[in-house]
Amino acid sequence: MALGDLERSVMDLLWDRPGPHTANDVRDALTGDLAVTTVLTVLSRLEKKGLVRRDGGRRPHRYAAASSREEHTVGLLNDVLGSVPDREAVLARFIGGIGPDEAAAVRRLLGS
Amino acid sequence: MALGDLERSVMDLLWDRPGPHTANDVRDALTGDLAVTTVLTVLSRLEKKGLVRRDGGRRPHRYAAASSREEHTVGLLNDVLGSVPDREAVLARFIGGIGPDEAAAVRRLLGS
DNA sequence: GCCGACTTCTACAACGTGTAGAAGACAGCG
DNA sequence: CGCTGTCTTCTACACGTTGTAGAAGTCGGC
Repeated sequence: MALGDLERSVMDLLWDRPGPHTANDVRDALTGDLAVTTVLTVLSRLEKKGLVRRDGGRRPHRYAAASSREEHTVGLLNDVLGSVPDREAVLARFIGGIGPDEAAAVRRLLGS
Repeated sequence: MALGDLERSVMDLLWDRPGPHTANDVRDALTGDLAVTTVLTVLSRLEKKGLVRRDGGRRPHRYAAASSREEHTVGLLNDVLGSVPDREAVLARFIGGIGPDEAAAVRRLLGS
């Protein structure tokens, strides 16, 4: 499920500053002048998508990202790769297109 | 720009059987019973998105994928990776999650 | 010049997203 | 114990994208 612009801004915020935030925190941190209800709607939708977890214990509810930006992004990568019949063919072309430093990094990671 | 289900089916078709196709070809090859105009609308939209090229020379216009499935998918991968501040962190986690055979393939590609 | 095939135009419903008001719930103060 | 202000939920709507296709226009061959 793809994210809209505002949804992405909110996720970026939650990822950049971890730790639970109230809806008001989020609204204040966002550029632009949004209503709190707007932010709450977006947070609810993100929660339904499983990207955000809500602590509804004490009264100003707290929201936090459900998984790290890296985990989420890897999920997206695998979604993309899952849509093709030949993952390796795509990986081949991808690897062929990355810069030398990144290639070195990948080699190091495969490393041992 | 994300593709809908029908758009994806059409692209899969064009990728699986290369060579130009008429709208009727495409409709016949698709499962389900669609109107030709439906297929034409989708092909037009895909053309506007740059995914399909049309040869309007002779009268039954011919349609073909503008780029290979691999190229297109690599583009998607880079879009995803372009949305995060630290590509390498994501690559690290991605590499960490792939199976041994795929790891071997990647190593081979990075090759000696 | 007419007919049938092919294309373009126009349309609309469903869904996702951005945006927010209105109404409801709840805690603390007086 | 009720009021008030804050916080949440409900409801709503506009706009863009996608699936779907009829109606109208165009063009080549007979």
